[in-house]
Amino acid sequence: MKEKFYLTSSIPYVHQLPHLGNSFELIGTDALARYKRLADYDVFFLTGSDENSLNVERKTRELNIDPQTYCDQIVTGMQEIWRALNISYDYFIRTTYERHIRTSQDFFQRAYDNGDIYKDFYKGWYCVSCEAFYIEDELTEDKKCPIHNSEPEWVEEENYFFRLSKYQDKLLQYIEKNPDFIQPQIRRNEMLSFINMGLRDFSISRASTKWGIPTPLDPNQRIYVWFDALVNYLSGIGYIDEKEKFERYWPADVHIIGKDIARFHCIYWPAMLMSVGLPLPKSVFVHGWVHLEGERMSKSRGIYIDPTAAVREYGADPIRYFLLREVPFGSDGDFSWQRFVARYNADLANDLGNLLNRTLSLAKRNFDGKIPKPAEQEGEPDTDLIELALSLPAKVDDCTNRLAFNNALEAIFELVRRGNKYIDETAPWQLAKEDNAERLGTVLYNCLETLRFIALLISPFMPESANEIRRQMGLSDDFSEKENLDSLKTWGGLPSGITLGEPKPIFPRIQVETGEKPAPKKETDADNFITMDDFRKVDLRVAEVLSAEKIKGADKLLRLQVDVGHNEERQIVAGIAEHYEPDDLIGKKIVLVANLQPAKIRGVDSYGMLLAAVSKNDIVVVAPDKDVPLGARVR
RNA sequence: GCCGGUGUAGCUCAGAGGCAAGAGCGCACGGCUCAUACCCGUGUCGUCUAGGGUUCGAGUCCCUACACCGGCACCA
Repeated sequence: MKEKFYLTSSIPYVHQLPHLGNSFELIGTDALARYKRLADYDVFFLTGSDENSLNVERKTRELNIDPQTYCDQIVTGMQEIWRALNISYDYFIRTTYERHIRTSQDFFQRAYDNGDIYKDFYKGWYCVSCEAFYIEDELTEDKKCPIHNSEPEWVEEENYFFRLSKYQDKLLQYIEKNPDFIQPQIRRNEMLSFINMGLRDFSISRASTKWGIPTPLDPNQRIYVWFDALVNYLSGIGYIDEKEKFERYWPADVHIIGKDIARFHCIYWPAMLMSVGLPLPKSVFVHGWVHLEGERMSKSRGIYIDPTAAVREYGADPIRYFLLREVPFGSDGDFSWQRFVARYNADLANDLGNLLNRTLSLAKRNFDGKIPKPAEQEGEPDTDLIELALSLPAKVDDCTNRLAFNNALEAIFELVRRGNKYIDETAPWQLAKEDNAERLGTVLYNCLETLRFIALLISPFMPESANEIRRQMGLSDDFSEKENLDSLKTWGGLPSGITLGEPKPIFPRIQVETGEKPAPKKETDADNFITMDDFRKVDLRVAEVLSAEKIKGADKLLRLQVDVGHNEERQIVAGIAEHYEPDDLIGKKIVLVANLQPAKIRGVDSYGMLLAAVSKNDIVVVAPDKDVPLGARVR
């Protein structure tokens, strides 16, 4: 029976759709999951959504929509993003699923039965954004949340508390005895010092909300969102309703999380598990942030990359490759479009793409479009290449198991470069001229076999490209089942005689004009901000329509004569003919952009434009609310 | 303020005491022409942040300083 491997990403809040920074976690987790499948593990990759937050209740009350409907929408969007990025999770757990609710309640009950949950009267400051309580001392001078600088709320209610303090020593011992439990080291140190400062019991229920999971002891109390969120790692593998599956997969081999939630996963969660008597996850891996051009990604500030847009522009694999190759998974990294293009062109287009392309074109031309049969290997170029290829899987295995994806990819691309060098050394085009078919066959076979190695090894990181390489080589693209890492133990696994596919550049070079930004067009808020000065540049004036007529040969255009006051008349062209009859406009007061650069539209001069509200299927001319003198400034 | 990390070629980074300091990108020159103006080769550039110390020998260990980053605390 296969060895199991259970890995999880965190489950993002449903507050907003993930940006590319958030996606880093799923991309890394996915790479590990795919690698483990390739290594013939029985993998279970869990992700999901965290929905029981107080914020959901607030937000949906404001928007006047049903919380569940709201969550459904966000979750759908989230799953679309994961699909675009090719995230191969095995199950998506939502914390509003019944199985999760029951699991959380069961968990709560067990902890209670073990004496680790007690009721106490709670008075304190609560920050909704943090979902956390603060003691007086922790607030800022003017009584604001130290993180969000927002007004916390005074909450006074009876809550259930979890005896975290009881586990302080046990936790400390555990982390000390298991040096790899928290990775990387820096996070481990942080957690240790946090524990050493002393752990306090924490409140795990709320009385003030109707959204969320009722505690089993008192239905008026809802389980604190963090307490139930962590339980997803159990409910997602059937703790309550698929015992066998749960037994098989628990404990998790690794929880992959962001550094902002390290404390919950490295301290609270292990203590909770100790309380109910379940084994602890084997490790928690804390990854860093991906910044954008040096700035922290933030949707609210408009500094982010929309994963879907990025994928649409460049494909999922180049994005995945860049992040995994450029950013050590445990550290913070930076996404820069300039460096993205540099990496893409150098590694993917020039090295890998071109290696495939030139190999195929040589092979196709010379061997009737089929994979040639190799003869004896000859001399250094051959043995050198083969040795490197055969040594690669172990290196990749080591790096990937340590989640050092950047090093794994670096090693793989050494082979890519070696492949290109091999072609130059052996000069197959010369061999063709010399009619040395035997040697030529061997050389090209070696190139193709190298590509088979590469395709298999990059498949966890760039699944689509791996498939495409194999398709072009005439191999089945569905190889993960039949062909795994074992097929890289010896040279020559590639069968001869297969008809090669059509060579086509898999990574077309990205041409960047000087000064042009390669970033995909995005509609961020930041892009929409203009300064007051920007706005003042626009000269808006009230004008009156004197005459209007359709422009011949144009469905949408009207020619208008307008009176802009101060004895000035102008001709403008407006694209509203589909929604207004010319006669209806005459005498109407409108708002005119008076200093717009003149233009010739359908041969008609236009000296300004009128303002109109544009919706999906209507255009409505903007008019002053009351009568004003012509030429009045609008601002 | 406390704890931790980082500081190596123009850029991104590898180098956990020992042959004359490396890779990729960039740049220059040369080669090739199968290929996505690509590939291959050669070369270019470093007071390894600064100062002190340990050692036969230090990017590599210790101390101090500076800069940047992170965690925690505190002040506002």
